[in-house]
Amino acid sequence: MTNIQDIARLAGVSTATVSRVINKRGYVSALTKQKVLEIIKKLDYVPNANAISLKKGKTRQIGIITTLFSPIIIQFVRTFSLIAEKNRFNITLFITNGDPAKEILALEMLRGKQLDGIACLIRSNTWEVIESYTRYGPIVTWQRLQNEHLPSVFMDQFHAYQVGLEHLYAKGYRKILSVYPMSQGLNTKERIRAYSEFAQRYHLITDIFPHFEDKMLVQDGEELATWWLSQKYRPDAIFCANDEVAAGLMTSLKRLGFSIPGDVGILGFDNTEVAHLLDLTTINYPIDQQAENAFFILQNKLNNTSHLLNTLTYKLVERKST
Amino acid sequence: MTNIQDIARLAGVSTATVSRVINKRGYVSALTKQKVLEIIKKLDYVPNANAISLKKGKTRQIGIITTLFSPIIIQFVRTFSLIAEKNRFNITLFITNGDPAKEILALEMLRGKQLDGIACLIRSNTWEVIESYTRYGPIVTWQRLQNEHLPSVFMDQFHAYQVGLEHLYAKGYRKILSVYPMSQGLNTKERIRAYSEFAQRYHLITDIFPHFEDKMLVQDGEELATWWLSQKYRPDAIFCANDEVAAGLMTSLKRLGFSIPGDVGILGFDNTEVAHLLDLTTINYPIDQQAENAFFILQNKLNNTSHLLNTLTYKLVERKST
DNA sequence: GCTTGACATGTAATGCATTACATAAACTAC
DNA sequence: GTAGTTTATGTAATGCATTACATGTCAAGC
Repeated sequence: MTNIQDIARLAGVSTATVSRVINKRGYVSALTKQKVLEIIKKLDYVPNANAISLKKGKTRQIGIITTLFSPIIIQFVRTFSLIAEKNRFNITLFITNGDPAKEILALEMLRGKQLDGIACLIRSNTWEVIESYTRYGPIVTWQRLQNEHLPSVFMDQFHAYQVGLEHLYAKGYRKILSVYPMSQGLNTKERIRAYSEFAQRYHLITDIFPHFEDKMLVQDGEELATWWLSQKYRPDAIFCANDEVAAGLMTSLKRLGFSIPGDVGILGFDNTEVAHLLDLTTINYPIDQQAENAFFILQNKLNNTSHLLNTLTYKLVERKST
Repeated sequence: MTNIQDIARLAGVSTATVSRVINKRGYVSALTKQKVLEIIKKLDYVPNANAISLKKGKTRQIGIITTLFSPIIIQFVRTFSLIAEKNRFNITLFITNGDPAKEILALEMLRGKQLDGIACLIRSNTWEVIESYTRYGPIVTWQRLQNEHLPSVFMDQFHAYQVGLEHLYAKGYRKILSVYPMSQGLNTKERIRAYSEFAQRYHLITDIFPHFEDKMLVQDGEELATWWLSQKYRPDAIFCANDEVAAGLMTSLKRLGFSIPGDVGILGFDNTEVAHLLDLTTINYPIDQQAENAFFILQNKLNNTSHLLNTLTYKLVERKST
């Protein structure tokens, strides 16, 4: 392979000059520049990226620890990649699928200087373990409360859930079933808190319906429809963990001949594509802004800049299911 | 940062010995080994990945040029990542979204030795341009016919489409509408060929219905439902470009009160999750096997091995929509 | 005529790990 | 006791680009 030495020799200059030409830094005469570029072209030369990374101690490579599981997380990856590429960073993808060892492998690459930073969307190890890697490079997380050492683009869903519940109340629903996502997630905790606060405020009874957690898939929604059908005393509105659950529930009930929102109101969460498609009322989750913020946080730490973050707001998107 | 020299100095040995300990190669006495490992642990040392890559001329990094657009392509990425990680390769993701410049950037990284190989799932540049990069490292493609220099895991869909059509014929359908994906794709061409061969064989008239191409989304299926409804002379079966189109079509028609397959038979393609969910008859697309093959092809070229490829077969998956 | 600054280019150290080759001790075998 | 083998470790070149520092030319300004 041709290297910078070859170019320097053939152009009759030093490697420093070649480097100056390539990186457009410092003084180079027009004539020299032209000659160097000519030789570069003739020999089809490209600088070896590994040598540059070694010298600079930077790779312009950012890792994403994730799954490619739910639409919302895929959208995060998409937007994050887009903004990273715009800033000349590449993305290394770690689909860990809950394997702690794979996650460690990714974190070790930060230690081994193969990554400049990491966006950790899901995790299998404890936060303490992940936090311990922050001394090797910036790590930004999702789905976690703000923390001094481990920044996060997480957003408290307490208020968003209140907005949703208020909307249902305003529409006249009083027998509201709330369905929650991951049982151990912070989201679930905050949503439960919002619900009980809401129930208390309006003097609603909360324990008439079973407690549904870990509902995140279309299929979960379909099962929910079966449950709903089997009940004598039915909720008049269901606040679903996300749009996928809402979609499964909605299409199943419609298939059975029920009308939405006539027979039961359905409220989604996230505002993913399926909500648009099915005309589902939902809460917009500002995932693109979060993905951008995640990148900005890494970039700020990397360059010691302070690019302003997007302000995040949840917004009710009223469509036709409530 | 501590490097191998520091370890060597503190352990009172040469860097060669430290390297031997780390890589478990060559002879090292038990005592020396223990001492070196001790120092490594004490100083929290990890080898610099960039130095290794520079020396070896390999990065164990494979690029995927893709979108994260359709379920089938996401599944490819998922499976490919899985098998790559199992073989200690990392994935660099290039979401090019049809931008030729971004694609070139990825290909240039192969040239700059930052990638050991590339899986090109979609492309924006001509095949010639992509092929010209094969001299810098192995590239495997999707959606292309086999070619000497540019291997592909593409699979001729002519036969698969025949199987689908035969199935519809056997079920008694005679007025079959065929809906095609990307207008310029090879798939579309082969499917059209299969359809006209089929029509000729059974003496069916082919030009009663309009020619639908570029139909790939749920929304396309929904629009198809509107079209179907508006027709006096309707097809009795629709062979959709993929499961997403079929899903959109099917749910729309059911919503309008039609029964599937009572009023119209629907046949999907790909056998993605939505087909399972909606009980859609479809053709299984062996995407996981293709993803594995893509990796095996790269690996074989990289190591000069000849890992056997999966044999690929399409299979009709009969469910309840035909 | 001398100083100063802009322009141009080169020298050589640096980042870090790998490995071919060399050296040498210890052991085996006849 | 000598030749051959196994074990153990070191030396130094190698992969490649960057950059601080040094050197030198030329023109402008007083």
